[in-house]
Amino acid sequence: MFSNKTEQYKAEWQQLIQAGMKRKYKAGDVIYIQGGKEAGLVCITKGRVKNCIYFSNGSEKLICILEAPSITGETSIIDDKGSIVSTEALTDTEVFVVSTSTIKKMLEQNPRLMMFLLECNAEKMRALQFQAENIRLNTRQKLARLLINFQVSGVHTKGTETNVITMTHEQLADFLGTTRPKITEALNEFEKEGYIKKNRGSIKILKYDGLAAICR
DNA sequence: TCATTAAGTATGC
DNA sequence: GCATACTTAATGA
Repeated sequence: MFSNKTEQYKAEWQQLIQAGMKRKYKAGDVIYIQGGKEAGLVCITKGRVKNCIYFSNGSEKLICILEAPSITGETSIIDDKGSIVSTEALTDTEVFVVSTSTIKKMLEQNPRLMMFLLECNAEKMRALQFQAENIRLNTRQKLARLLINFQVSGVHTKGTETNVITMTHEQLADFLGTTRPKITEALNEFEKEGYIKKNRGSIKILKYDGLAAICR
């Protein structure tokens, strides 16, 4: 995912880190809040982060999960409006924040850096598109679809195994707009049918075609 | 071994 | 039938 991009755009990635201000966060810390304008470009160098929208009733919609190396906050750089999501550290996290004015000057001088930002943004657009397609499905189908396609649906983890998704039931519930017991129930069914293997905090996918049949 | 957090389950709206 | 709250289990300090 983004790790490929930072590989491809190695020089640009270094440039961003050098221009940024180092900050550290503990798991659960809020890095920036939805609507804020002062965030700048956040370059995640260590750890794992979630982007989400909070509702007044306390529930939340998870938009994506990002794992270092990755960037977030690029949308408000582009249009000068408030950030569209809140970003919160899921693990201990290290970031380099490049201020909006600095990143804008850098972008004017470096088309490759611009492309890097656009590519990251495009990837997130595709993830949102993928999530939008879920709207007509029930929880069981949404979950099956997410498990098969989690890499392109907003869960940008660089896990060594491509068939292991490291998310809790609660995170999956926030992602799909349902509640944790519903996810537990559906996952138990999937496991019983032999499609997945559950572990605390992660899920291993065993039969892709079985899951694919559910959401067809 | 204890504290923290994820997962499982029961109950009440 | 679903969400909340309570219980149990697992993990890491």
